Amino acid sequence: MENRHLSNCRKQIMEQELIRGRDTANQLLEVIVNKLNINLHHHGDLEGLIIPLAQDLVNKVLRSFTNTLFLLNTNNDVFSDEEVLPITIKDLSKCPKLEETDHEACKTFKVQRGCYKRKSNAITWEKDSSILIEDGYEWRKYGQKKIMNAKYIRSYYRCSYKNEQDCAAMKQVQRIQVDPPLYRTTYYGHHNCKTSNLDITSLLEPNNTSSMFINFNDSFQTKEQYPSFSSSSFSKSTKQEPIEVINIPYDHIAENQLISLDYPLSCDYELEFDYLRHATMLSSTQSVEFHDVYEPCSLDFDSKSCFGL
DNA sequence: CGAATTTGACCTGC
DNA sequence: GCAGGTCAAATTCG
Repeated sequence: MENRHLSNCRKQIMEQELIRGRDTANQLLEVIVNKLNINLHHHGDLEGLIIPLAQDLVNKVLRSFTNTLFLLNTNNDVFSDEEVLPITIKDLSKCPKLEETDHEACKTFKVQRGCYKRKSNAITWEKDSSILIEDGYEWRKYGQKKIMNAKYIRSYYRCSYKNEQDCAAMKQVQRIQVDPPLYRTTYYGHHNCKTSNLDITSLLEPNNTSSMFINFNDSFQTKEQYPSFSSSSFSKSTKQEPIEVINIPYDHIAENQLISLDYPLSCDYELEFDYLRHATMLSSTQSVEFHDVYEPCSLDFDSKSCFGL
């Protein structure tokens, strides 16, 4: 009875998170589209207003995804006291606001002076991908280890803001396969830091040639594959992190949620992509993919005709 | 030269 | 006792 109530509540929270993520993504799209419209017709500089707003919206989208993924990967409805959770949702019946409740639980990971304490096995979530996941946070590598019966070493990362903001988020990355490359990223804890390295300036900057794309697929590219690639926008990311992308795994996106046909897509877009292989724009029923575009290029297209409207 | 990464030693939990 | 996780000095990078 109680468990059923908690399940319903979890479902409700996940639904709210997804809706919030969708709405925020739509707001972001509107900001970007309006920015493009403005650039097409005016030359005024509104970036001082638009960029902080867009950055905030991107952070909210990422947070929604993270919260939902956490709930998806936590099967238990009732949490033991020993279990270290990134979010205090023992009392799910109260349906707490996820983003406001994670700080204390994360402190469980805190290393005490003189004798460090190992974290418990409370995996927040785990993800296999063809390259390392760029998740919008800054990570600092603090160790690596050869693991028994594993072919490749495991790398240990903690949030770059561990000391500054007492953020206890950590992740482990282990290569599990070479061909095709496959990495397993395991996240522990939850970010309570306020800072994200996600800099969407390059996305909003019409003449910016830095490479950044929003990837809705699971096929990522590594920096090594494009050695001439460079970007200053993400210079604070860990050196071992791959190409600077917003990787939003396709399987984590519900249909109909990113771009609805109600959006003002009638304008002509001028998009610039560097080393873009896959740029997928989702409509409610269709997608457009650009494959194997290796050179920096400018794509001039009418979105309606692209979508067959 | 400061910041980030590497690496070997040390510590903890099983 | 061992495997895995963390620390911190050394090294590398930008």
